[in-house]
Amino acid sequence: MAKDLEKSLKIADQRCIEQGLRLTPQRRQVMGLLLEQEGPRSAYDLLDELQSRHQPGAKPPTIYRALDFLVSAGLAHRLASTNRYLACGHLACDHGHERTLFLVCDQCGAVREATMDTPLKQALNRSLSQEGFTAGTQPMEMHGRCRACR
Amino acid sequence: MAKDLEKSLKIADQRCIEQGLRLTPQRRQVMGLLLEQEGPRSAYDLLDELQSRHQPGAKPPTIYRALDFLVSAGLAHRLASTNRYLACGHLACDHGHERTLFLVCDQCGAVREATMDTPLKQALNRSLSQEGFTAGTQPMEMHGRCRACR
DNA sequence: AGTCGGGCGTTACGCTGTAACGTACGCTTT
DNA sequence: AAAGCGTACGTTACAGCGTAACGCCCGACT
Ligand SMILES: [Zn+2]
Ligand SMILES: [Zn+2]
Ligand SMILES: [Zn+2]
Ligand SMILES: [Zn+2]
Repeated sequence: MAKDLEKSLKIADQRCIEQGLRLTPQRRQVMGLLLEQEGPRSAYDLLDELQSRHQPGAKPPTIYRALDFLVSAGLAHRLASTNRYLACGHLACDHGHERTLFLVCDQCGAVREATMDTPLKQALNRSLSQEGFTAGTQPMEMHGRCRACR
Repeated sequence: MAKDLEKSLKIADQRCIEQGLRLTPQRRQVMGLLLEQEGPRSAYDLLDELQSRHQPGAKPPTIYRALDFLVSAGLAHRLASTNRYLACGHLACDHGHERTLFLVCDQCGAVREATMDTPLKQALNRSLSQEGFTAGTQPMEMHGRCRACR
């Protein structure tokens, strides 16, 4: 598992280089914390972790800056409906996030980062263009029960 | 316009009666405030309105209780991604909200309460059942640019 | 009369996020 | 080398969002 962590961090390094961004030690620490988590975490949870593990004096802006960076770099995501953060579930496979759908289980908290298939994308695009609405980059979120919790 | 407000409030009364719920004067005042707004509002904005117009001594729990009631009664909605509330855009037409999609313009803030058409619902249902995910009642939200803002 | 539950007032608090300032450091330009 | 510049980061203070918990009132039911 620690092996996977290292590998994921290496990929994160690479992604930043490709985009001309700097994965500083602090940002890398936070990315590491996100990768260790089983589910999405609040910024303040992560701040506690960061304080106890790496930076005792860290304050809210510290964690928010790191998280904002990771999200904008595409390495992590923010769940707007629950104010939680999580590492991207598709770090290795290089597809984009134009039409990502987060399936959030309200019972166990698990999040599945699903990719819309072509028919779904087409149906959605048709509906949106009918409404004259241009979708942004912010992924959609759907709440419900996951397979394990039904 | 005040005529529309009265009419909408009458419908709200009726909806509550049908469901065995009580639209108390306080709740009705908040529903009125929501109906007057042009776009979604924060709970604290509405609290300010309520204080200046009806209840000078109102405190946060007052507005949150009213909003929670209105949302659970299906008369209003909460946008989870922006922490905003708005009156249901389909008070008059009696369709349910099983597959509602909120289109939120990030530029002007307008929200369109769209109803998914059959092909979209089908494509979505198929994707969800493939994932073994059972959707809850919380509507989806998509961010982007509305027709006017493109 | 007594009981019970819903609606509401009130206090206090916790969680989420940011503005605004200053400092340090690396890079470029002169 | 000196000056200027931009990015990252430390720090303080604050704004915005939401709720737990308690108690009171009042109407309905027995
Ligand atoms: Zn992702
Ligand atoms: Zn689950
Ligand atoms: Zn509605
Ligand atoms: Zn717009």
